[in-house]
Amino acid sequence: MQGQPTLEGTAAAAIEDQALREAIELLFFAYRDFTGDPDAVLADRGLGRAHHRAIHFIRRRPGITVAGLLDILQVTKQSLNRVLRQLIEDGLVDSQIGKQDRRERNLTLTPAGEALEEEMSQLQRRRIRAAYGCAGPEAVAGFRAVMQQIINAEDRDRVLAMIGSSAP
Amino acid sequence: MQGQPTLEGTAAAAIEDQALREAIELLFFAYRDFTGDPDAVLADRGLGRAHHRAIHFIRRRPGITVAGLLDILQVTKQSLNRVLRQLIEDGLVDSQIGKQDRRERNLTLTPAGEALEEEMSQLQRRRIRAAYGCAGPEAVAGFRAVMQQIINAEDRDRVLAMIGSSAP
DNA sequence: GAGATGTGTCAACAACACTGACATAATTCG
DNA sequence: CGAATTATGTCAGTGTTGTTGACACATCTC
Repeated sequence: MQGQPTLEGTAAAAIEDQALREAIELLFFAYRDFTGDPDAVLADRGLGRAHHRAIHFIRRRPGITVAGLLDILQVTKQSLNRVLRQLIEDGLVDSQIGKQDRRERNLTLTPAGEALEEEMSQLQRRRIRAAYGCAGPEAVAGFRAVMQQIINAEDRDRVLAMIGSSAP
Repeated sequence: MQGQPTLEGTAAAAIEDQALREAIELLFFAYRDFTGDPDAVLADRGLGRAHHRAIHFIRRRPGITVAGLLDILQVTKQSLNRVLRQLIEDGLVDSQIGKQDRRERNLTLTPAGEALEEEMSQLQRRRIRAAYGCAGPEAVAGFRAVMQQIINAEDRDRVLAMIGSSAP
């Protein structure tokens, strides 16, 4: 379980380095192929990955505010606003004035938006399902544990909270 | 290891769906934070992520040809060429005419390029090392298994071959 | 010598990010 | 109430990174 601390010299360090660089490449290739899935669907509608990201998180957090989405996506409001405007114009996203705080905008998907989200995420879910099924439940647990640790500590809790429930 | 095929109805499907969407978000957040690390280093030099990717793979496959790099990065040669030109001008990458086939260009990092690669990848390796250490060896094995399965089947062998050795 | 291949380059364009500045409406607070 | 703050939207300009299409050049292969 725990490695012997007898080898801490150059040889062990080189082996560890190789393993760490392997992880870097796994992340690169997995993300490259994973994000490649929905591109065809998006291109047909003149949308890009930025739209997909917005649609995904609006679906997962219906009623999320613009500020909340900004916090997740970590882009500027000008950049997000361009995307949202297009999605609203295309009838995929609905923007409602907040009931408690009328300055806020609560974002939800329209039926058309949900249909598009379903179509796109289906490809990604299929990929994950196949990978999960092939690797087995124990591997999935390990995958989740490592991925969670890769995420910034200050964001980890928020991410996990969002993942585990649909309540705000 | 293998799931019982007794539950294939809506409830089980919904649970599975939730788990798969969780994986989608783990990939999004992990990649977002993982790629955020080197950005500060890059910005100081007027370089971007495209330069980082090129530098990374040239480091891992010294002597790689332009075509080989195109195959990995899956961008157009015009796009890659802009990046390579800049890296060569900045004295970070060396381009040598091939010895067997003089049409090819063998790319390597200069000492300055290696230093920059080291500086950037150190941040990413530190992140992975912490995650690996925190999650434990079994989790790491599971992480690797799932990540490999997420990668496109036709690329998987090539990726694994590259990962395991530095020989062409 | 003819054709295929590997590389480099020019031009035009699009997606998506950025900064900075400003406007508007609504909330909060003194 | 009035002032400051907050949430959102928008305009203008810019930069990185990707695309397509066309062409040039050197080199290899047949």
